Amino acid sequence: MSWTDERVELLKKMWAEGQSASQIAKELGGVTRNAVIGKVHRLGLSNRVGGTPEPKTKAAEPAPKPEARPAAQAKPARAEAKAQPQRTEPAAPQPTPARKPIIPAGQPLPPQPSAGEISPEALASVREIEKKARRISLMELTERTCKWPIGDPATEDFWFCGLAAQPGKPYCEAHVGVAFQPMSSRRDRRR
DNA sequence: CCCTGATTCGC
DNA sequence: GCGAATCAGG
Repeated sequence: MSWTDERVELLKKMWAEGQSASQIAKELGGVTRNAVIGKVHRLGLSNRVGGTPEPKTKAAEPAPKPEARPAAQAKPARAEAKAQPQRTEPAAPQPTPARKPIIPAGQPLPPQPSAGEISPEALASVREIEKKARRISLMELTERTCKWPIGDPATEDFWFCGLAAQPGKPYCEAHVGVAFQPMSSRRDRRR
């Protein structure tokens, strides 16, 4: 496939939205993430808004390439610093230094089990699992990490399970078990 | 191991 | 210009 106008448009759009190269590639189809990254660079929109928060590495370019372009002084200026797109933030009263562009967000997360609704066995197993959870952060979630939330989102005691998720499922095996319980299992154990 | 973007370089 | 291979990092 080639970089038609439309495809480049979508690329720009998604890249601006903060989508990863692989996601963009998947969306476009017919290209790999490498192709996307390559194109992004060629388009000169490599650095995403905000400057270079990442210390990155290799700041120096020891590559001694004294290639003196004799004929015609090409355009040395390329990726000029044009980092001021600045999205018009409606208002950010809250001192939110760390902004989250957009979260891939897959399936909606189920509500945390409000104790008493699920079987004691399941509850017990979840607690067990939570002790083994990788405690990954939001950014570390991928399509194959368990997205089971643990803790209170409003506090620091919040993280995601992060264990290997079942292919096609948003959670690890254990959490899939407690997340998708047939209603038959919530048999009223009233007494 | 999964993933990320960055760079290089033959085509 | 393109993008696979490779690199460097998380």
